[in-house]
Amino acid sequence: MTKNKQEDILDAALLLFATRGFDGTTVPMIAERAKVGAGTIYRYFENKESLVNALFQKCVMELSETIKKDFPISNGDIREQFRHIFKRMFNFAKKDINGLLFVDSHSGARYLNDQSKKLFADFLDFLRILLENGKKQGMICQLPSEALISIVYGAFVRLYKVIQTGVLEETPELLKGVEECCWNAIRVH
Amino acid sequence: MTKNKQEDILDAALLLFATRGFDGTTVPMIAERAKVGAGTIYRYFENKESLVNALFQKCVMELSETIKKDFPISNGDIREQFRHIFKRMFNFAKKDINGLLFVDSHSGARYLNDQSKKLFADFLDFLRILLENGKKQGMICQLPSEALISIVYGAFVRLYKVIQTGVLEETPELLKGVEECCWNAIRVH
Amino acid sequence: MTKNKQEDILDAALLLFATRGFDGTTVPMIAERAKVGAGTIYRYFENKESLVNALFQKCVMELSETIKKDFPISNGDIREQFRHIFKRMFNFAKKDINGLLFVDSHSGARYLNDQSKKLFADFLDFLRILLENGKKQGMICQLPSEALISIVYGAFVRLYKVIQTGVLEETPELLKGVEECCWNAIRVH
Amino acid sequence: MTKNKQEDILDAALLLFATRGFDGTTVPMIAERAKVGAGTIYRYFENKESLVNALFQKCVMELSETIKKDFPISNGDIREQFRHIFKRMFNFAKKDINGLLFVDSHSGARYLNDQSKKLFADFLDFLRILLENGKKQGMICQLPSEALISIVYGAFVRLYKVIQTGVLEETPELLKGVEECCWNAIRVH
DNA sequence: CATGAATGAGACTTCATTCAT
DNA sequence: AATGAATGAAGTCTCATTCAT
Repeated sequence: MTKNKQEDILDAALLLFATRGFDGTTVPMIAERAKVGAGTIYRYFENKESLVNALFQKCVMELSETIKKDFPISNGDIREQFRHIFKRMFNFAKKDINGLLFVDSHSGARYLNDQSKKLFADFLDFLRILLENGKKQGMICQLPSEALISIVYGAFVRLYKVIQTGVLEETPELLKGVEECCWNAIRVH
Repeated sequence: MTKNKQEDILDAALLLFATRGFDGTTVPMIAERAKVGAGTIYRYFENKESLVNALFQKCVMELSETIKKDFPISNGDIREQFRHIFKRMFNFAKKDINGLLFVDSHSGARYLNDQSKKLFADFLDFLRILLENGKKQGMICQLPSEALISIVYGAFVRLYKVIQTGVLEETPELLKGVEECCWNAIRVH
Repeated sequence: MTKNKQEDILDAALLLFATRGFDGTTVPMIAERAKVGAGTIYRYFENKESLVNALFQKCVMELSETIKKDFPISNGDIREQFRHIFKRMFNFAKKDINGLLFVDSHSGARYLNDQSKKLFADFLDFLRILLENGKKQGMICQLPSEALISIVYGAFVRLYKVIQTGVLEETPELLKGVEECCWNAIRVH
Repeated sequence: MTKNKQEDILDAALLLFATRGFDGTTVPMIAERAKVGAGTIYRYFENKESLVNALFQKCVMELSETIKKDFPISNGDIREQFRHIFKRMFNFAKKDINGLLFVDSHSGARYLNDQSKKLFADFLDFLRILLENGKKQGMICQLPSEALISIVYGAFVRLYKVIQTGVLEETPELLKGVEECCWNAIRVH
């Protein structure tokens, strides 16, 4: 027996939404993978949209917490902060690659509710503030923070999409190299 | 009157697939936007999958041609080649933002046929060969080319996703800055 | 605390069946209103059809008993008998309006079993015999008893449907007037 | 081939709603009886509720027109008017017994929209005004018109319910007798 | 006994696809 | 060649019923 059905449903939905997308995933598919009856899903979630929103919020919160835990905010060394974020992102991706890809591919979706959108916006805000700080310190290049986030976040997610396909192997060297590349992308030269 | 119905259908499908995804787009939606009868779509495409594949191939070819046209291959100056690619990508994105986003969001989809996959792989190969060259010249950092492509391509597409939402404005300064960032990401320091 | 669960279930079902009909009422609805678990209903009734039949029979028997109690059968004065029936019907309607409406709206339903049908037919038979008697006495007009019953019963039930909606107020004068109308409808002139 | 599909659907729905009720009738049932695909119903009606409302309005309008056509309004002879109404009601019942029973059994239903309710209320209003007139003339007994309508309409509909079951045969004598009974019910004595 | 979580059959509805016009 | 009415398979969701607790 597994922990509980709600978790099973969320796990199954995560894998399917990440790989097939929301519209490409049917409720019976989720039920089958979660090993529950189709009707059971509706005991835990009002409808399919509720489910995707609950899942999205869960993933964003986990991602956010993963990064914020023990965040080196005090000293304000931007390089160290960047390294921290990347390390945690790697951890998150290793532990929950589907969570990462799901959040990425669904972050602008039309069926997300306001709460979901807000939660994701807050997450981006956290990153933005860091970058603003770094720009003030003269460490980060003077482009709009949204652009800088796009560059780093986009690069990171795409890398894991490729890793996921098996074309690329995730090794410590690779990750270290990528971290450096991304840092080089946004730092002042 | 517009050019011809096949074009109208492809245009309508492109916009819808780019914004709602393949599974979130219905054939009647496409027909309505293309201002043709639903049945007409089946005179030009065998089915919905045929349509998405035709469209994908069209977009990838246009993207590929956009980049390859007048490509500075002779001298082999990697920096100039990189600048060329970026410039053309910017042009492509400006002219056909939906084409860019569609290709990106559908490039690993389960309903793409072998030809579609091959065409996209060829496009990536072209980029890979350039990077391999650059690495040999000692200009590009020694990471797997797949990783480097992910970084640059991922950064680029994500930037345009954000521009598309209106959060960020596309200005010459921004584009120039981003180009530099991406170059800094992958060059040897 | 209420009397007992079976009663609670029957009460809840009566209200719901009377207002929403059998097919428009779900078992969970009944359970919620009866303040019991949905499963509990199945300890007292084999299934939803059993429940509606039990309830129908209960209501018909109560209606029948209400009328038959102290029925002035001996003297055979048809006018007095008619007055008796109407008075008791008024009482029944006042005490259990839902019982009246439920029986009326479900009396020909496809899910009633033979026992339910028989019980209701017996009730109508009782009325028919009275009318036959009255016709022999030359007091009641010479139409088929089924027609006469339809007229009086139909008029009566419809009146209470309207009262139920609040359009009409139930006053002694109204009831007396209606009784007279119904008597005038079927008596010989 | 039959006239057209929308008519076929309405006809099938009428029979089924009249005999099984709205909640006891499934859309596939209607489709089968109308000899159309289930999806076809949704080309003509937005959903099941739209269908029942369209049908209700159609039936009420037909009933209303049947009565109002050539209505002897000028002379104001209430007895003649009453006879006219009954005659037309008989005609309507003969031509479209299901229409009559459907309207009756669904006239207070929770899924009727405002337009449906209004149309039915207007129909009752027409009858009410006639009775008010008759009361002023001293021909009709002094009870609330709503009560008088209930008596006559209730009697009438119930009669046809019984005729429908086959227990009673519809003969000119019966109808004439019933008309007289109903008139006696509400006239001044 | 009583419960309510769990289920799957079946409800309503959508949509890719066909075909007569 | 073009259409859009028609279809039925399949999607989302509900609910009568069961059963472990």
